[in-house]
Amino acid sequence: MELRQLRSLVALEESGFNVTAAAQRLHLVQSAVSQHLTRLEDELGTELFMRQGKRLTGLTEAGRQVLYYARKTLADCDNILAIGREHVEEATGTLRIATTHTQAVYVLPPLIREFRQRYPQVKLEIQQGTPEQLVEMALHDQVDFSVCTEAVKEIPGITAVTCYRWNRSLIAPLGHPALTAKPFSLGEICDYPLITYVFGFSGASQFRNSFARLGLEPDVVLSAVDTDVIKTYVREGLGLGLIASLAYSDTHDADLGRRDLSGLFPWELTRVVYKSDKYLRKYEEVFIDLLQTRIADDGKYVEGS
Amino acid sequence: MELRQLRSLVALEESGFNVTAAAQRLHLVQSAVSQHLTRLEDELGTELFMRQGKRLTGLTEAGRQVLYYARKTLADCDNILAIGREHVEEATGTLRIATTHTQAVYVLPPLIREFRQRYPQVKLEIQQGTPEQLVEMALHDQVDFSVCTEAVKEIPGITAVTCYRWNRSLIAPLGHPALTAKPFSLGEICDYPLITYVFGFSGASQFRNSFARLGLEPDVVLSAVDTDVIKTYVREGLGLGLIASLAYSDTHDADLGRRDLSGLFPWELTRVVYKSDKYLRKYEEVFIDLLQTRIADDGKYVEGS
DNA sequence: ACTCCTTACGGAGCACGTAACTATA
DNA sequence: TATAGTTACGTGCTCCGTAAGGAGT
Repeated sequence: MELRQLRSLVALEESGFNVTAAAQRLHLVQSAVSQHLTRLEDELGTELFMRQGKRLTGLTEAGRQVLYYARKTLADCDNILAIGREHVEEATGTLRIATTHTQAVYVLPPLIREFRQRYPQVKLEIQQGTPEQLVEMALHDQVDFSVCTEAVKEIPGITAVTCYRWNRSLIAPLGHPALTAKPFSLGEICDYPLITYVFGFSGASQFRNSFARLGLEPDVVLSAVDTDVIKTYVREGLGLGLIASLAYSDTHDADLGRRDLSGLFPWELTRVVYKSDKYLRKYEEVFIDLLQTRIADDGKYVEGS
Repeated sequence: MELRQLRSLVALEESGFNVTAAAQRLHLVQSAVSQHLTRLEDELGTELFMRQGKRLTGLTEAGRQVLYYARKTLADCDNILAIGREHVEEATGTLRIATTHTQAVYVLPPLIREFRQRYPQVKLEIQQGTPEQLVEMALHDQVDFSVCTEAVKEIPGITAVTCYRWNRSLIAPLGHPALTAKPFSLGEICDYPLITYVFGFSGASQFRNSFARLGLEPDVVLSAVDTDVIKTYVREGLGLGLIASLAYSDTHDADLGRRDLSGLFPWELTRVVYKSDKYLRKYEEVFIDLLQTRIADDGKYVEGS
């Protein structure tokens, strides 16, 4: 059995069982990939693919099982190559992160500044996606790790390390009564039209639960995936904004008042997730360490020790 | 990077860094293995081996890391081949089990009889070892799984499934007062010289703890790894035997009396352990299922449903 | 007619074995 | 001197690419 054959198998599946496309992905000609696949089938002695005539249409049960282990095998080979790179030049490479818009814009910048000072030779790639996509990207080796705000279920094969916690703030145009009214509780919030994150983003499910537990139903007139959209419509006067505190900027959002609501909602946890069997390069560990040590409860950057 | 190179790396380590021996293990000549290793080093761009002149003496840090992932890679390749075999001929192959003497002699026979009826084409290999060795054998792919009586610590990468529980009995020559005396407790047991398992075997640590918790110190005059040795010396009149109940045979041990002690000691758990990422063939699952369903609390075989 | 996969064939490269050389104990 | 590892070199295999042949849509 050869690694090439496994690579062709994986590429085939990722190309929708189009051998030609798989070959292109691998920078080979079709016939080469075709040979890999038939050789693999021959060697295992069993059909891996469903066929309609000559066309491949999907995997058999055996094929699915083999694919699973083929992915694992190739991932470990990648890990070995990463070890090589790590020991050749510890401080060069590419760091690929996936996260949500809000994290990318409001949390990562100072961390990345510090990281780049320490590792000027490491290139950075920041992908964005929904919380579900973030986990998928980490699982499929499209990124080195993902920074997830939504609580990640325990997924086998995925390691999740908690980095920092955060809570919510209310934002409104300056002078809005909700900014100063006392007492203030979830009940009062429901008196106003609200703008917050769409379901699935930034702990929106915990958010809903907080109200539901008290039998309240918030009047969310608009929801968005990223904080900038929320702010925009708060400025328009469409309603109160409920955002992650860390997404409020003293300088850029001076025209908006902010009221901390940490007492009203449970704390949310931001986690870094990556495949459990992934080899972590030094600079990857350093970046995760920054995520764990540099973010205060209010989302502010804390100078390094 | 090629699988051959990884195989050579693993073989080298398992041969005590003797390239010649590694080559023999792989049915290759030295020079081939030598090339694999240098190629691997070249490709990774870093030294994997400690050297004294030309001789290899050990691994560098990078080498250790690479070895770890090389083992994983090769294990997954083996899994792929196993999937092939499974789908070619579901009912043929080899089942390699490791366990202790007592399990092999007193528990497995009826299971193996039933298993062989169902899978007459599957060859069986039973290895023996100390509880520590059993886990090692499963980890190093020397066996498909191990049947462990000693409580297995949670080891990452190892899956342990509980199969059955067992407890202890006292054995003594017929007519011995300890067989019938009432009341009977750990205290009374300490009045007699005892013969039982050596530390590390068959829950010996729990055994010690049971006494220690009451401030008692049993007078163990002889300890052995397997039950047959214990029985032999009980027959000699050297002392009372404390054995796993499942190791007492009504037919062969009719000259010895038995007294159940389940009330005096905690129940021990017998577990099957195997590498978490191991692909389980159908007949392997069947065997584990037999272990889980066919053994009663007294160690007797329960007819299939 | 077009796309897609397989099979046949040829060349280039490489992996393994033999063997000579070098270094360690 | 015996043992162990590296390097050099030749052979045979195999892997990839070109190209022709079926098979499906």
